[in-house]
Amino acid sequence: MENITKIEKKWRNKWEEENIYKFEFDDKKEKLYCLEMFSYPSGANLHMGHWWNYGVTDTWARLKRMQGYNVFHPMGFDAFGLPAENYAIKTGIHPKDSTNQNIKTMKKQLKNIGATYDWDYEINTSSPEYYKWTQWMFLKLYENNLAYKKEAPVNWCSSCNTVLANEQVINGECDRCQTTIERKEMSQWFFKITDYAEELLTSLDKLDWPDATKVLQRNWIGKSEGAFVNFKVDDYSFKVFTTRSDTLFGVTYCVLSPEHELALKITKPEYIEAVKKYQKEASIQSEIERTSTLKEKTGVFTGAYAINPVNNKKVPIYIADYVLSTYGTGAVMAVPAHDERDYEFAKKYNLDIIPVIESDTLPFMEDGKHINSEFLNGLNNIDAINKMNNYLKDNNLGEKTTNYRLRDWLVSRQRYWGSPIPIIYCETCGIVPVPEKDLPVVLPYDVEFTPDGESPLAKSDEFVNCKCPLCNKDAKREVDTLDTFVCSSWYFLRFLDANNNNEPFNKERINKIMPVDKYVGGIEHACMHLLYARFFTKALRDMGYLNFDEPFKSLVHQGIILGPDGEKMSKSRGNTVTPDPIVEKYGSDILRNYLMFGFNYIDGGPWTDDGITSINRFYKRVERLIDKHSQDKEIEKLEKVLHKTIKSVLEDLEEFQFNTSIARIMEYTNALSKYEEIPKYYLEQLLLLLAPFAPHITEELWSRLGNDFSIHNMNYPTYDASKVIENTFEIGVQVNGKLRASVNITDNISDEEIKEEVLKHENIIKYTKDKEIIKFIIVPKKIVSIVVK
RNA sequence: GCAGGUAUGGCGGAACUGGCAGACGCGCUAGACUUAGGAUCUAGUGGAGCAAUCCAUGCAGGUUCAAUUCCUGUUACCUGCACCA
Repeated sequence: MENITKIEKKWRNKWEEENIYKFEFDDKKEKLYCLEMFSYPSGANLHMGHWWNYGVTDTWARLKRMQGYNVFHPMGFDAFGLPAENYAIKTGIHPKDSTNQNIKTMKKQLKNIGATYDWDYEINTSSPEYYKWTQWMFLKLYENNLAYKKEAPVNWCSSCNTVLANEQVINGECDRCQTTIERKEMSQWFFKITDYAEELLTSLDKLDWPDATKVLQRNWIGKSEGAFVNFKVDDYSFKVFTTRSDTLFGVTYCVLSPEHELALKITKPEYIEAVKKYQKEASIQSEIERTSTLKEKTGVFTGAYAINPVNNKKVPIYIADYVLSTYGTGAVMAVPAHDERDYEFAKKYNLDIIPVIESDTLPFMEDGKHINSEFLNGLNNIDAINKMNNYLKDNNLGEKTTNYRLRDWLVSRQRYWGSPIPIIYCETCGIVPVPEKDLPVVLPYDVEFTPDGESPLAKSDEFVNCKCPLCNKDAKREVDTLDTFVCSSWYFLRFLDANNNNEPFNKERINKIMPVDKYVGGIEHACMHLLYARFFTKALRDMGYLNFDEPFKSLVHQGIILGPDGEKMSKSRGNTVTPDPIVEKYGSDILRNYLMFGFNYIDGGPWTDDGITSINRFYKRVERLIDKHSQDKEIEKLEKVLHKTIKSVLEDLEEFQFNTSIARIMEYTNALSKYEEIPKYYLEQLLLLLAPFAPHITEELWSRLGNDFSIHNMNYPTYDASKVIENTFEIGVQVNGKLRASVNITDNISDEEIKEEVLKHENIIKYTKDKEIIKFIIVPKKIVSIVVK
C-alpha cells in the first residue's frame, strides 16, 4: 500500500477523534477484561517483545470487541524500580524526571501499535495518586496481621554497598557488578503470604492456566506432609520436621542449623569455641557456597545429646550447615541408613548407622519392610508413618504436620525509587502505622541516592523526622521503600478505577469486571508477580474489599522472539532487531501480522526478515482483490470456503493460534483470486475477518469499498454450520496399514455401499485378490482400513 | 539430583479425541508477461526410484487394522528448583 505510514496515522487520528475504543461501565454487553502485563518505562524505543506481547494480544481483544463483548483493555506503567535509579546514579538525571520522560515517549510509541487501549484508564505506579493506595494496601495488610517486621537475612553486595532484591541476584552474583552476594541480617518488613499457602496451592486447579506455570507455582509453594517430633536435650527441647517419621528408630544423631536459636544454649562449655567458629564460617559463606550440593558436608559436635522420644536413646547433636534454618524447623533428626545426606555426614564423622528398613544397600530410600523398629516391624512405609504419627500424638511426643517451602514475602528495599513504607517509629508508642488520612507518604524529590549501604531516605532529615500520630512526640519514619512487586500486585484492580481519589477502587466496579478474563505475559513471572497478585486478591477478599478468589481466570504466556542467531536478543550480543525500521517501511500492521504468522505464539523463535515480505505480499494481494470487486451475487463454492474459513479462524483465535488463523484466511484469499470479478460481499467478509489482525489496512480498504466508518464497529463474521458440512469426502483406503487408494464417498451411503465401492477399486482388487479379508474397518469421513491374510 | 518442556522437509511452522504426515508461507525450479524485475501470474517442490513401489515426524523398542499423537527406554537442548529433611 502506498504511503502506509500516512494512512495508518490518518486512521489512528480518526479513532482517537471518534473515541471508538472508549470503555463504558454501564454497557449492557457481556464484559471481558483483556490485560497484558503492563510495561516498564525504559528509555529506549519499543522493542520486539513489546510488539509481540501488546500487538498480538490486541488482535485477540479486537476480535472480542467485534464479537460484541464490552472489552476492557487498559495500559499503564510499572514505573518504580531499580533501572531508573541506576540510570540516575550513572547520569545524574533524577529517576522521576527520566521516568516521566520515558512514559511520554513510550506512550507515543505504544499508540503506533494501533491498539484498542482506552487511555483514560492509564496508571503510573510512581505517581502519588497511585502509590497512595499501594501504601493503603500495606496498612490494610498490617491491620490484618499480614504485614510484620522481623530480623532476616538479605542479599548484600559489598561492592555496590547495598542490599539487592532476589531478582537481582543472578546465580548468586550481583547483576550489576558480578560480586558474590553475601547474607546479612537486617530488620525487614514481610507480607505473610504463607498464611495463604494452602489456598494458593489448591485453587490453582480451577484456573485456566498453562500446566507448566501451575507446576512452577506448586513446586515453589512446595507442600510436604510430615510430622514434628520433639527431642529433649537437658532442660531444653527442639522440634524437628520429618517426612519419614517411620524411620525414627534409625535416628543416630540430630543436626541443628548454625542459626538455630538453641545452637549455643545447648553446647557444652568445652565445645563453645568450636561451635562459634563454625557459625561464623557459615555466616560469611555466600549463598551458593553454602547450598552447593557438591560441597563436602561439614559440621561440629556440640557435646550435647538429645533423647530420641520413641526409644529414649541418647543421640549426639551436631551443628551443620547442610541443615537450612529457613526450611522446616531448622533442625533435623538424622537417619543415615535411609537418607543420602545423613549417610554422607555419618560416614565422615563416624556416626552410627542403624537400618530400620530391610534392604541390601545403604542408604536405602525406597519402600520396604521395617526392622529394628519395635511396634513398626513388618510394616511398609505408609502404614508405618501412619502408625508412628498416631503414636507420637497419643504420647504427646510430636504431631502430624504440613510444611511449605514458600517463605514470607520480604518487601523492604533499601532503595530510593519506590513507594515509601507508611510506618512511623515512636520511642513511646513503638511501630505506628501512618493514619489513612495522612496518605500518601510522599517520596521526597531531593535525596542523595548514591548507594552506600544506607537507605537513601534516611539521609533526608525532612523526610525522616515527623511527629508520632498517637502521642505527637518526635518520631522517625521508616526509610525503606516497598518492593516494586507490591505495586504490581494490585494494578489490575486500580485500572478499573484509575482516577478514583477516595478509595483504591470502587467495590462494585471491581466485582463487575474482575477477574481478568485473559492475562498475557511472560512465564518469568510465574513465581513472583503471578503469585503475589493471587495473594493480594485473596487477602483483599478476606478483608471484604472484593468478592472473587482469583485475579486471572485465563493466562497465556507468549514465547520469546530470539535474535536471528537463535540467542536471546541483547545489546551486548549485538543481535537485537528493532521494530522501528520495519514499521517505517511496511507499517505497523505488517509487523504485527508477521509476528502472528511467522511464529507459534506460545513458542516464539528466532527472528528472520524473510517472512516480512511474505506477509506484505499477502496484504498487497488483498488490496488488488478489493479493486476487482463487482456486484453482489452468491457463489456457492465461495460460500462453503468462506464459512469453513470463519469456523477455523474463530476456533484458532480462541487458542491464540494466530499463525493458523492467518493461514486459513490466506486460503480463502486464494479461493477468491480464482475469480476475475469478485462479488463485494466476499471481499467485505475478507476485510472483516482481517480487521483484528490489520486494523489500519482493513479500515482503509473498508472505506475504499465505499463502506462507512468504522469496520471496527462491525460484527465479526459468524459461520452457518449447515454451510460447513461436506457431503462428499475423499477418503483414503489402507490395506494392511498401507495407503493403497483414495475413493470419493458421498455423505449418506451405508457401510455396505462403501465396502462395495472400495472393493471395486483397481488397486484394492490388486492387493486383496486371492486373500482373505479379516477385518474391514470404516472410520466415517476419515479412512477405510482393510486387513487381509 | 528433582520437576516441566521441546525435537516434524532447505527454512518458519501445520496436523481437532490415534485415522491419507508436511496445511499456510518462505526459499528453490521451470514457464508466462516484461526494456528490466528484487513486481505479478501459472505449474512443480520431503527423500530414493524410469516405474510399480519403498523410506521418512531425535534414537531404540512396544501396543494397535492404524502412532507425530499412547506406553517403555534413551539422546540432545531449553526452563525452573536445588543439601527441602
